[in-house]
Amino acid sequence: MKYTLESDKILIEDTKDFDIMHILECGQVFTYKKNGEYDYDVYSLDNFANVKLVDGKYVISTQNPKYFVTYFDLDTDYDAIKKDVAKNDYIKKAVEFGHGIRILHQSLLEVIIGFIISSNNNISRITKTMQKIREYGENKGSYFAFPTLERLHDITVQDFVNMGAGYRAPYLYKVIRQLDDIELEKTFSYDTKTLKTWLLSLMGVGPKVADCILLFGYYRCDCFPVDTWIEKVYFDIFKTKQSREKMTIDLVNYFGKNAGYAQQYLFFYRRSFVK
DNA sequence: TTCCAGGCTATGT
DNA sequence: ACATAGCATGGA
Repeated sequence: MKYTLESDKILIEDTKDFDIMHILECGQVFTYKKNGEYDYDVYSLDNFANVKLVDGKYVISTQNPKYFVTYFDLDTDYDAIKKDVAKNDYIKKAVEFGHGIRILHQSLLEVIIGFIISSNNNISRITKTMQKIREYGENKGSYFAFPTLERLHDITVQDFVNMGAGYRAPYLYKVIRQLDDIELEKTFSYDTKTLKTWLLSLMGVGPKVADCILLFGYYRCDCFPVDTWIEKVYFDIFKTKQSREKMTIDLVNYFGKNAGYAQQYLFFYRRSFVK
C-alpha cells in the first residue's frame, strides 16, 4: 500500500486497507492502549508508536518508523489477499466489515506470553495483564519495553497471579524457563510442522494457541486458529459440528495459503454480532 | 446464580 | 487415541 516514510512518522492517506481499530481490536494483539476514537498507543518489544487519524489520514508517530512499516505489514498487498479468500458470501461480508485489518508482525516472545494468557480468558483482561508484565521491562522514559527473557525470570508465580493471570500463572513461569533451552531466532527457520510440534511442548500451549503463535509470531499465514468464535463461524458456513482438529483442517483446506487472513476477518466479524 | 471468555493440563478409559 | 473435570477471574 502507499505510505510516506519520514524520520519520525509514517503517513497513510489511502485508508481502504488500514483501519487502526480493526487492526488492534481483531484479537491478534494485546499490547496496545486506546486513547480515544482512532487514537491508539502501540507497544512492540522496545518500540512505541502513536497511531492517530488526522483529517482522514493516519499519522503513525514513532522514533523507529522502519520497524513499524514491517510491524503494520505495509508492503503487503491486501487487495490480492481479499480477492483470494473471498470464497463465499459469508466471508465477503466479513472482509467488507473488517476491511482495514492487517496481520501484524509482532515480536515472538510477546505473542507466546500473550496467547498463553489468552486461553479461556477475555481480551480486556489479557490486555491488562500484558500491560502489567510490560512494567517489568526497561523503562524507556514515557513507556516500558517488553521485558527480555532474562527479566521475565524475575517474575514469580504469585506476581503473575497478582497481575490477573489466574491459573495460567504457573504456565507462564514454566514456559519462561523452557525457552532458555532454545535459541528463539533459530526457530524461524523451522518448517511449520516442526515448529508446531515444538510449540505444543511448551506449558500452556495447546493446538489453538500454537496456531496463534504460528500465525502471529511466525507469520505462517496458512494456519487457522479455531476458538469459540470460529466454532460458530464454522457452523454458519458448513452447518455441522466437528472437533476443533477437524475444523482446523477443513478451514485450511477451504481457504488455502491465505487462511490466516481469512481467519482474522471471520473472527472480527463474528465477534461483532453479540456486542 | 449461572454462563462465558481467542483452552489447556492432568487423569481417566 | 478420545472424553472430561478442574482450573482463576470478572463481567453480563
